[in-house]
Amino acid sequence: MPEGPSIVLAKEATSQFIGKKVLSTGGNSKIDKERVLNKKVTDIRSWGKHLLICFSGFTLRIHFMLFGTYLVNMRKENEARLSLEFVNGELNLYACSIKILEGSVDQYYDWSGDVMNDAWDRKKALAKLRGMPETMVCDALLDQDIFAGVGNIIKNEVLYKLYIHPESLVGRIPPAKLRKLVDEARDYSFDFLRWKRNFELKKYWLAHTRKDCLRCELPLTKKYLGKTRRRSFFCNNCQVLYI
DNA sequence: AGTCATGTTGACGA
DNA sequence: CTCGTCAACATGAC
Repeated sequence: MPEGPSIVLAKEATSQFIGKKVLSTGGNSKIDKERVLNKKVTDIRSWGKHLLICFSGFTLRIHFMLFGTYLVNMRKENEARLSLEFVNGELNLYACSIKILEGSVDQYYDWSGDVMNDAWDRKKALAKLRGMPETMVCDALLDQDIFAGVGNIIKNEVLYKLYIHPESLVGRIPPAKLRKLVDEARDYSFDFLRWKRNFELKKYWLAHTRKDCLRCELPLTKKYLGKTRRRSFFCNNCQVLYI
């Protein structure tokens, strides 16, 4: 569920509720549900891994974390975190973190930092990377202040595709390579979106959860790396360690 | 059946 | 104050 492209799909799946009024609410969320009652959804947007259900004057920020899911016009057995009923259907959100953002949503987000957004700015991302030369690239890719929307799968795939060892230091990666990294983080995210839309994402994984390198056929290494201690799959033979 | 994971926050101590 | 570590949350896949 959680990486940026999946949130774009969630945005698409829920767009039918834009302009519709909330007729009733339910669920075990601790937010003030009265707040949205009889209010009209003005927009549904996304930023990185956040799904944003906008109302006049405030926004519901949905973060699905690791296990969160949503259903449109369907329900699960267990109680939803938040249910919103509209005249044309219902939206059920499960196991997610929900927060109300007061005021204009624009004041909370820099849209140019979201790899899926039209406003994505590669130059800003590059500038941020240049300001953290000692950071491991596996951590930098997961930094939502630089690559909002990039998650662990995208991280592993991008590094594998570009032959970059995950423990490489950002400041040691040649400039041309670093530019490619920034662009691939976005490009791969759109590949991810297309594949996920067709329910064939896993088919295209080159490194993530795989046993052997498709290039040299040696076994891939699986290790928990960086400050983030996230699972990394990489080829010790093909991926260059810039250090 | 037990383990693990596409994620993040907050508490706590050094 | 900042850093590292750990627990917490919660569910489906294998």
